[in-house]
Amino acid sequence: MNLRDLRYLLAVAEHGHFGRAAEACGISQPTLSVQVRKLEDLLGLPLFERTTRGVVPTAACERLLGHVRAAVTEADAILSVARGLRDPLAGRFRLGIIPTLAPYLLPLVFAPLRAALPALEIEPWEDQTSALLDRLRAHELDAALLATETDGPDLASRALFTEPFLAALPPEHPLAAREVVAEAELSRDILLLADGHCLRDQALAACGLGGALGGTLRAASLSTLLNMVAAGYGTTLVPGLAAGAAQDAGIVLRPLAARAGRTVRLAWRGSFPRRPALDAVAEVIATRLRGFAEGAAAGVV
Amino acid sequence: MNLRDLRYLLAVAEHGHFGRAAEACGISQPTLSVQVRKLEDLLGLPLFERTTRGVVPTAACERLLGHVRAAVTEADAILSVARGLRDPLAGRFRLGIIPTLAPYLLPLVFAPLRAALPALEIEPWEDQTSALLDRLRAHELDAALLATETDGPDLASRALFTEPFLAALPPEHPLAAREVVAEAELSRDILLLADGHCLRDQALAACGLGGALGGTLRAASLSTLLNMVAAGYGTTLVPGLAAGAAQDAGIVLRPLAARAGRTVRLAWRGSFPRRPALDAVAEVIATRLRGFAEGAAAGVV
DNA sequence: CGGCGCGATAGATGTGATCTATCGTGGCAG
DNA sequence: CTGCCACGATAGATCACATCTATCGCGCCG
Repeated sequence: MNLRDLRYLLAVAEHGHFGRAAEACGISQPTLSVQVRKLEDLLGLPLFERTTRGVVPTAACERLLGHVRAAVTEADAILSVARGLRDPLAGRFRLGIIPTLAPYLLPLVFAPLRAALPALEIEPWEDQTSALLDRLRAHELDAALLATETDGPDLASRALFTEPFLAALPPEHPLAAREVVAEAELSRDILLLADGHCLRDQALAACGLGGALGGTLRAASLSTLLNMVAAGYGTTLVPGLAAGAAQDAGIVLRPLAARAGRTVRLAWRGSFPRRPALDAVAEVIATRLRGFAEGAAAGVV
Repeated sequence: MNLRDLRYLLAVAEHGHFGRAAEACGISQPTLSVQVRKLEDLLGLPLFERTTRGVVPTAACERLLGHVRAAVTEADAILSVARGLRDPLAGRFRLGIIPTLAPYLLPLVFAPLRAALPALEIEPWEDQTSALLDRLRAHELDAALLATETDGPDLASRALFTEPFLAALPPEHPLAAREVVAEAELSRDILLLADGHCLRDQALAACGLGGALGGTLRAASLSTLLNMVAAGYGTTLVPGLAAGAAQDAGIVLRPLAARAGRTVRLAWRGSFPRRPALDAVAEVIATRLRGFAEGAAAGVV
């Protein structure tokens, strides 16, 4: 059974006249006659009583018309709803963000994203890199903001901006007197995040530390870590976007000699079909953060 | 858009795998790929995200699936309901009957019709011949029981049985003493039905009367007419099936010399599609009334 | 690094929807 | 009452398209 034939049936029932119904359907009268006849054969019952003056729906046809209208209406609804869903820059967009980025990046880009992509309903999801990648591969996220390269050929990514790391020091710390701090100098009393945070590994690498050094503290969040530093328990590396929060906590920030930093990327499944949404989101964020690296590396905030 | 393609869509969404979905649909995998692709082109949005491990419905697809299922369900409902309506010996059957036949024939044939055609819901409609023919032509009746030939090539009919007319006499009437009454002898004091009743014209014809003779009485119903005869106001012709009612009213019945009578026919539109129902109804009535004419003509009841 | 599984693509094929032309018939008007 | 008109059915040609088999491209996994 074909939706087209059902539309023909409705037209004939409505007009009571094969010729006019055919015209309404944009087909010839013989075609309509044949198709209606086939539908009658398929259903196993006569749908119309033919006379020379026109046609009248049979009682059986009347009983079927409700379902026929319902089917055609649903089909039209599919087209209609699809038209509304067609815009790739509209609809839900589930965006993963790592915890060391979310609290500092989201406030910056939320307004520009809303302005540039008003129909895109961005749903942020905060988690560590590996969890975000799992969710991305499980189609539970549409994209993710990461500070690492992506592995595997199923994922693609695009660099959005680079943020420099800064030395975070208690005000009374000896290094706080310097204009610039060398990365390796921090390694003596550096405090780190818990396992799983990419920032932990990046900080270790920047300072030339390989193993499980850096004390026993495993801060669950960057916010906690900053409070520990402010309280004088040690030093750390903070990403540039968190500079404001660090200063608010009473921490002294200094640029790093080797200008260590990290590049924030938008990652997605290569097969994700709403490519325009990816490009648009990436573009908005990159534009908002353009020139951020220089400013942050130079003088803090 | 095609219902077939919608079923394909549902299969792919359900299996998450083109190969297995194709198998479930009884088609090859390439065919399924092509058709789903066409549907995506038609709707203007991607429905599945393809990977090497299988496919996952997009968010837009999920939003559409409800309507798709509804459309397919309605289409199945059409087939299902049609299957139930397929039996031509089931459903409403609107049967017109002339007033001089209905009260006497219906009680005889109702039980046999119910027994032979239990699924046929017969709706009797009592009116005069011309009104029945109008309703028949207007598709407001499916068939009609008449005592006349049908005119026009759009109508067809079949004779069911013949009922003889009987002379209806008050007990004290001179003719009541006879064994047999000649039709013409009734013309002196014959009472007739109102215009429009075919029995009126047939009685006039049987008695050899052409014009508007037979007194000024125009009885609205045969029942009234019989009561008038019983009260001694005159004579009349009654159709055989009404013999019992006439005798109950205290009327004397006598066979007619020329054996005048009328043939009861089932009439229908030639284009009426439920031919088997017509044949079945006609057959039941004809069988029930088989041999009736002889008995009635011979000795009354 | 080679085989395997999955979806996409290409080209051939057959069904079926559609068209134009024509027929048969009942209704209607001169 | 008879010829014309309107309407649906039918026939045959044509073209679109659904479907098939064969094959490709590509991740994945041992």
